[in-house]
Amino acid sequence: MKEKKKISNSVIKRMPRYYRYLSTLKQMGISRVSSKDLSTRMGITSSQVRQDFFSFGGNGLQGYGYDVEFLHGEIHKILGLDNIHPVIIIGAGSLGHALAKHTDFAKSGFKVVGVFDIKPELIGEKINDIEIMHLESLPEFIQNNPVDIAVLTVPENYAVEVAKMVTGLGIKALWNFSPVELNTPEDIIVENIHMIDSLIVLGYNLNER
Amino acid sequence: MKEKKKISNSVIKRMPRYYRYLSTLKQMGISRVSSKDLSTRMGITSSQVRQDFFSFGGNGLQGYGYDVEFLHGEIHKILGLDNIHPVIIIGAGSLGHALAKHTDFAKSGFKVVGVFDIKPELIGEKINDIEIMHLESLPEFIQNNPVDIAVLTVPENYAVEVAKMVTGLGIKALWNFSPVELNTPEDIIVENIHMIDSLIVLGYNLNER
DNA sequence: TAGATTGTTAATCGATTAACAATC
DNA sequence: TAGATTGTTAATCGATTAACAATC
Repeated sequence: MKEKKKISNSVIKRMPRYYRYLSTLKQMGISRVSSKDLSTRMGITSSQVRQDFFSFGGNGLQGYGYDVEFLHGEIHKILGLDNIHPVIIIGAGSLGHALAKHTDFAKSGFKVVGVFDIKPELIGEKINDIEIMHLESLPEFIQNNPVDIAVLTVPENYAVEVAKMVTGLGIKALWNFSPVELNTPEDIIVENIHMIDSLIVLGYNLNER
Repeated sequence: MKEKKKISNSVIKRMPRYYRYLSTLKQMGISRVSSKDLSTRMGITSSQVRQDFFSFGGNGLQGYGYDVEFLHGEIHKILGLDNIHPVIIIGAGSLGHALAKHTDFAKSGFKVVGVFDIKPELIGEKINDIEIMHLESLPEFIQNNPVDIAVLTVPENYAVEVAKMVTGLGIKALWNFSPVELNTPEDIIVENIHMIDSLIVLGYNLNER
């Protein structure tokens, strides 16, 4: 993958949004779109749209715009949405349950293959055909099943410890829902969903209004 | 609130993280901290920490560092964490349930006062003493109860419509969990938790590794 | 005092926006 | 053709980092 020119992180972070909107257009049977159009719907400038697409060769046509189908396909490729990533969820509380039930992730290639917890009363329960297993059986599970991503929906005071455990077992990517900094080694990829942070910023903006 | 000098958005977004870490330090009985210290734990530069604190008067002491208690208090004030924000949740699916059950939000001043859905079988059910009400009763509810923030955990195809409805009822802030752009009027404050976007970026980084 | 560490300015870097020639 | 809209460079803006005098 290294030979590709690097797309900047800020652009990558906008990609899923572009992708979502292009999916809608595709569904509506719309075949072309201008940077102007995209920009107003997404609340950014058309300059930025063009700059973004230019960074990976969006193949626009002067006087015409961009081909929805092509652009959609390009972003699909860039984001690697064809890849299937086996995912485990650690922590089968209500949030863990909600994520396990959420079938939409599978549409983007993220397939939940296991749910783990330590509470005896949860073990054996099934969520969407996936059995909740004891965290102790995780090492064995990983030996028999490839796992790309661990979702951390454990209580905050366990998060660091569990992160250490799963990265120790070879998992390279964490999707962390606990409101803590994981401080993982460099080669571990982490994405945080710090819900409370987002809510606090919302509250701040509301206060400042 | 306008007389205060504006703190940049990027700084504000880092605030909850600072705050969390300072809370930990406080709990551990640590009374001072240097920008160096904070920076290594948070994976940023010490220059940035100083710059950030300088922007709101962190009151550091040369040769000493920052007073944990003071800094904690300042950020608490800036973020307005003393304010109580009444919150309603719209959409009592598994995610709505999970958020309603999550008592930690209350610790930061966000108090869930109502949960709404349209599914008959859910109406009347209680989550943490909060009864699920029919969405039709929302207008009446809002007349009798102040509501600052609406959490949108409705299915994606309802999100825009529901957003329109609640902002029409006077709610000024939306915490949106649906993977759509809401395109709300200027004066409506929106924070998105686009989970799938985050997961896709995680997948991208994993592919690029 | 000497060492540590901030406050604060300046330099750098990167991202966004503007502009317009190219061209469909 | 004339109008639209991109590709692409340049300008601007803002955020991050570096530097170091001030000072505890």
